[in-house]
Amino acid sequence: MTPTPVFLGDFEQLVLLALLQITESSNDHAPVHVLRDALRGHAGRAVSRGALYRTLDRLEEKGWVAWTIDTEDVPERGGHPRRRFHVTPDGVGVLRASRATLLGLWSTLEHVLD
Amino acid sequence: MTPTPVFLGDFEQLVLLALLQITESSNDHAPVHVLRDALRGHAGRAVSRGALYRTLDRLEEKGWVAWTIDTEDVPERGGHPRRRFHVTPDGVGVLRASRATLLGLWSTLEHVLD
DNA sequence: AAGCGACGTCTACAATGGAGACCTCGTGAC
DNA sequence: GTCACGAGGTCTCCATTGTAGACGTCGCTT
Repeated sequence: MTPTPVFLGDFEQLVLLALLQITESSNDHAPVHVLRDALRGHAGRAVSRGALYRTLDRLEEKGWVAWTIDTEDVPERGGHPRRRFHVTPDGVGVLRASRATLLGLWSTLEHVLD
Repeated sequence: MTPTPVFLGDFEQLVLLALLQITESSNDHAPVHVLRDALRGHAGRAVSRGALYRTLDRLEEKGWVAWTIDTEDVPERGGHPRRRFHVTPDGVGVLRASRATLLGLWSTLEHVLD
C-alpha cells in the first residue's frame, strides 16, 4: 500500500551514493568540492557547483543529507563558512530501498544484462 | 573517457526494465496495460496511463523502445490499434551501462547497504 | 440506437537536472 | 594599505523528466 512512495531521481541517487562512499571511507563529513571531484571521477559525471548545491539543498529538504560547519583549519572565506555534508539515516534508507528494487528487477534478467 | 555518458531518469529505467522482463518471460512484445500492471506490482509504482504513454514516447524518441501493431485476436478499439512495445538493442545497452555504474558505486558500500 | 469501455492522444503542470552569473571577504602581492 | 584573486556559497533561469487527467474514437454489447 506504499503510502506516497518516495522516489529518487537518478542524479540524486548518484550524489547520495558518492557522498556516502566518501564519508564512509574517510570517516568524516565531506566538503562540496571533494564530492564534486568524486562525482567526476567515479561516476563520470561532471557537474557545475551550482547544480550540485541545488541538488544537495533538495536532498536536505527531504531529510536525506545534512551538514555541519567546517570549523577546522580552513579560514572562513567570502562570508560563508565551509559546509561539510553527510548522508542521514533516512538517506541510507532510501538508497537501500532503491537498491533492493533494482536488484529485484535485475534478478530475472541476468542472462540479458550479463 | 566516456564520451557524453548517457543517463536514464529513474522512471525511464523502471519502465525499460519492467518491459524487458515481460518480453523476455513471455517471449512476446507487451501491450501497455500489461506493462502498467507489472510496474504496479514489481516496482510498486502506480502510474496513470497518460504518464506511461508519455514516457514510452520519450523512450521511443531516444530509440530505446519500439512497438508494433497488435494484429492478433484483439479487435481494434476506438480507431486505435493496440500497440505492443519492446526494448531495442540500444535500450538494452543503456540498461546494461546503468547497471554497471550502480553496481560499481555500490560495491564499496555493501556493509552499509546490506 | 445507445452507451460502455478499450485504446491512444493531448495539454498542463510539478519536480528534477543543470549552467552560470554573482556577492562576499580572507589572503597574498606589491 | 589596497588591490586582485580565489574559495566559499547564493540566486536565477532554462531544459528535461515525471504525472495526472480530460478527450476523441469507435467496436461491442444489450
